[in-house]
Amino acid sequence: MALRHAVLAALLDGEASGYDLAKQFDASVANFWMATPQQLYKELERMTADGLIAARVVEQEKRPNKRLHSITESGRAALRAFIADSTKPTVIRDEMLVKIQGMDSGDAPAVEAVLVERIGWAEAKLARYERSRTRMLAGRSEQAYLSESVHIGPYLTLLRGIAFEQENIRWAQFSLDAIRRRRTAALDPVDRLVPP
Amino acid sequence: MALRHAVLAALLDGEASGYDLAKQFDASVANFWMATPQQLYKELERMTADGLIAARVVEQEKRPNKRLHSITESGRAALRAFIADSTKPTVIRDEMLVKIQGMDSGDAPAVEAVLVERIGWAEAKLARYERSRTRMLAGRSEQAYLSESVHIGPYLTLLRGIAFEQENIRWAQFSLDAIRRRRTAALDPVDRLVPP
DNA sequence: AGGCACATGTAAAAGGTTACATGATTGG
DNA sequence: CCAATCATGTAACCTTTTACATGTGCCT
Repeated sequence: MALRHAVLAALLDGEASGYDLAKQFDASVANFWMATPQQLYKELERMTADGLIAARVVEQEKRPNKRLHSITESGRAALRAFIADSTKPTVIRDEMLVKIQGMDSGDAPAVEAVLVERIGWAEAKLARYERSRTRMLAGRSEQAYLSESVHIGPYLTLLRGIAFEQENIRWAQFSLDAIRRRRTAALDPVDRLVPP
Repeated sequence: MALRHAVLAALLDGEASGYDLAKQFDASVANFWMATPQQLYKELERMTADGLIAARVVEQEKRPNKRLHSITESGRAALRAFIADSTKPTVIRDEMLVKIQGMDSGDAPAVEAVLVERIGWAEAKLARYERSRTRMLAGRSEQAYLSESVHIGPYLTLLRGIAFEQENIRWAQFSLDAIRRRRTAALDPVDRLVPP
């Protein structure tokens, strides 16, 4: 039941609709907790029932009405309790690595395509994160930001996301090179013991 | 339904019991796919029913009997199909980062403890991975291993795990320092505009 | 005309966690 | 003597994914 704590942390920034949160928790944006809109709408209802958040309806004319949620004092207390409580280990589930683990020489072309795709995704995510970082720093140095700003949490988690995607790219490039070298080596007449 | 493909990849190494696999998929060992023993026993049954793996019972005297599972030709085909199929994005769920994101100055001591704990886990995991790497290389250079050995998948995924834990340590140490500096700065009389 | 952004949901199915259950052997 | 390792499962519960459902406004 940690999705609710991720939502509470997100609401520290201010009011948000389910739709707003869905964007933040989207797989292509979130770097440490993801959730689908369906999960969020249901969880927001439960959290409202439990008094952790409060909702107000904003009527809009050219758009559907929306419910804006904000954290309550009880919600803040729940978040503090969560932070002090024991932490579960990180869950990583990466289909791509299952493919790498299980690949055979015959799978080389498919695996190369998977790695190229991964590099593309990681680069796109990294670019987004870097833009976000620039916006947060707003001209200040990292040193200055870390000592001056009130909440450094979002900046620190962003740094973790940036490091993760950089490592992704570095590793995928290395693996791609290794696999390609084997493919060309296997075909290269120079490597044959007995020339044809 | 990707657990089954992770199991198939694991069985490329040779026969394994549910218990053997449970050790490999344990949270403290696995670096890209985890599963509890309960999940595995159930999935192994289904996979046997689907003909992806075959089981044989080994009777033991001083231990409970065990069922050793091996991949079938149909299982190999399923794994190849999985590798060629589209890949789902990586799922990361890290409670610790939720805590970092949602922390307030009052949570500093708890957050520091969480970071210290994480560094300890990451170091333990890293040590295990490094030992595993040494064993795999068996004296050869990485270059030599990558061009000579038949299956490089497990080595490449291991490298990803090593990089992940190294990044974990580096980032956690950085964050810990940042948080501690703020704490001491807040208490340090030198920083006061008006000395007491 | 077609697609994306906004905005909210329901329902069924699949997947994952936690608690319970058993019992011998080995090592410190 | 206590803890860990070996070895397998059942059952209840909770979480997550996927498919379905609706409708307006804006931009190209």
